[in-house]
Amino acid sequence: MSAKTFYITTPIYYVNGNPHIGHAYTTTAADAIARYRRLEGRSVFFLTGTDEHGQKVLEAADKRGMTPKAHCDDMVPRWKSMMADLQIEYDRFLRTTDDDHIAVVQSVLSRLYERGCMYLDSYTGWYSTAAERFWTEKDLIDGKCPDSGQPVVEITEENWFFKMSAYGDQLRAHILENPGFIQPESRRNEVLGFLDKGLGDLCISRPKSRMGWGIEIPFAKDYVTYVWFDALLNYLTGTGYPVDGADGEWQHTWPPDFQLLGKDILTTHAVYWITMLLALDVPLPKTLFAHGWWVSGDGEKMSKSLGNTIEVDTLKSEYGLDAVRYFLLREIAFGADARFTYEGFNQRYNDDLANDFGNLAHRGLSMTTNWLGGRIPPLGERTEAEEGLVQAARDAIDGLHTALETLQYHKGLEAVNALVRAANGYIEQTQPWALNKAGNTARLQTVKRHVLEVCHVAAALQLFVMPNKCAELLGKLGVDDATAAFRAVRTASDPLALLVEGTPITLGDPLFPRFRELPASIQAMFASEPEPKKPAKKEKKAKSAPPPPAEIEFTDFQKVQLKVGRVQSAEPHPDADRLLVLKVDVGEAAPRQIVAGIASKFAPADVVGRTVVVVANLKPAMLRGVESQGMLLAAGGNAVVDLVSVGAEPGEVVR
RNA sequence: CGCGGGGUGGAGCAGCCAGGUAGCUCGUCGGGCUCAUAACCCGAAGGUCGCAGGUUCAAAUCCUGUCCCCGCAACCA
Repeated sequence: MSAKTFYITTPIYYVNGNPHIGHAYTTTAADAIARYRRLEGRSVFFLTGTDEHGQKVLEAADKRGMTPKAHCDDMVPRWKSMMADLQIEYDRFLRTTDDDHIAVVQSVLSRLYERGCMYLDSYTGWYSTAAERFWTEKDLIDGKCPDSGQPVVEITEENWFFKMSAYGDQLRAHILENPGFIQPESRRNEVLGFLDKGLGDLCISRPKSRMGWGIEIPFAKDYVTYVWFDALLNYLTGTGYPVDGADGEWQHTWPPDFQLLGKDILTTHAVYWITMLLALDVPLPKTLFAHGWWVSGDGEKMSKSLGNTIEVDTLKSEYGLDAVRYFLLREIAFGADARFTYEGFNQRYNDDLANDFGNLAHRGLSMTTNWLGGRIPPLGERTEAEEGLVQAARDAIDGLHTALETLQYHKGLEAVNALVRAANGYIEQTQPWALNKAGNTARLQTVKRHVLEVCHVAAALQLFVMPNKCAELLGKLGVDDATAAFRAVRTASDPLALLVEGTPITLGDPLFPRFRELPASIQAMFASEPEPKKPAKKEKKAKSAPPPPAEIEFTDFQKVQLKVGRVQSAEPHPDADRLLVLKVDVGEAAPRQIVAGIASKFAPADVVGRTVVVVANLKPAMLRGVESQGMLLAAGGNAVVDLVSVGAEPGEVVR
């Protein structure tokens, strides 16, 4: 049978912001496996793209004073250039504003409508434009949107619903019968848990009157379709899925072998998307793989406001793209979260690439050049040492292959590195320098040949991650066709007998120059931070300072009325762990009731009697049901460190 | 009892589902080598596998309880 095209997808990326490390990571992972399958000779279809409809895109466009489409047209090149920078070789970059996609979405909507999967229902709820969703009464905090804190409005409107609930049992059965369907396993359990709570129907329409930026629903022209319903179908559009859904060419590609997702969009894919496919009666993807995130060195989530983002461009310009790709896939257990530090990056680079792989290549090439005339030497007779090395090579080839079956990049690369280590050990064991001195040329040739063969194998195997450096190394070994080299390595019964005797080799510079310390440009990123010691291993990751807030006028500051107060009493908030309810004497007739988020640091008894500084003219607010008539000044960013105390009497003005 | 993840030598992890001498990478210490990018190789030290019970011939692994940490959610006015 003719092999089905290997089909892998990334999520399509929402264009309300710029690309960041998370996008780079997912896309690189997809690219790597796509390259691996191509190297194997499989036909591959790798789909990525952008998700361009919906409220948030509309808002982002409004903010820039552009039409949504113009905004998207402006954003797309940024994503494409991010991918170009990472040497992502996708087969299609799909935009949800592409004509063929719109046609597919509309045809799917119509078909599901005709099949009776859609119904109209009236719905009343509290709508938050900021969060672009409805909330129930009890969701609301203080009468406002719990997500954004923005006001909500009560809206009654008719909307179209997809009968998602009808497919809950079928979905659950499929997940139970196919253990590998959702990976990693913890995510699978999460989805099963979600299904246990019962599956509702999915609202798939938005009235144009409220939000018009989307794909029009063919049977309800006053509506556009919900952005997720639109976006998920891109995976189908990408295959060339015809509007009538008829059998055809697209089925050579469909279903996806892997769909990569971030763990944040697990439900939309594992539930919405899969039930949509069930309703359409289209075969399901083989595997949904939810990967983890990079988090900063101190365990905090990456975000721009925290100033702890990973600067891919900087890493790339210092270490080279291949090293960045290698790190992304090697350092993290695919599926889990991992911490990122620049020190960690530097160490991984030095250990694996400079000291092990790069150094092995250099010492092999160097000795061959200096002692054997710079040509691939004959294989000669093998001893136990060479047989052991051959076995190590086979283990690496198999280990990589097996690991990649389940996208365990880190294990696969580790398997290759084990071979590199084995070869370094082999050199110690055979002592080619001694052979050279003793004039034992035959044995020396055999040893060097095997070292170079290992370099050949390691380079070929890692082409899918480090296409440039590995091709460069192969070139130094006199091998021009990298793809052919990979296939030879993959299929040879003897993977250490593939180089061509007599071929000239090139020494050149080391592949991965070692960094004794962090590059200056990276150190400079932390220059604002006092550095008590060298940026050695364990130092708490320094955060680059967040951008300073905009300057304010003195008159702005004058608006803030600060007063000295004394805490008269304090008790835990009845309904909140982290809040204390204080009575504070600020020299007024009655003490102020102030709710403060300091319970994580202070017990009520700790603060009674303390002098504090109070923002006296802050508008009162309800905090978890208790009114707060002011605010205490405290030191500390995310976590409270201490309260501000002064030696003055209550009621004294602070300025 | 909001949901979820986790506590294994100095650091980061594997092992747990299918109980049977605690493994890997880095770091540390000692040694070796000198071809190589002050790289490489060998060896050693270092762990009551959070704690307490239970099951078992045998528990990091299974069961119960408990403490702690981290995400998410929420409650930093």
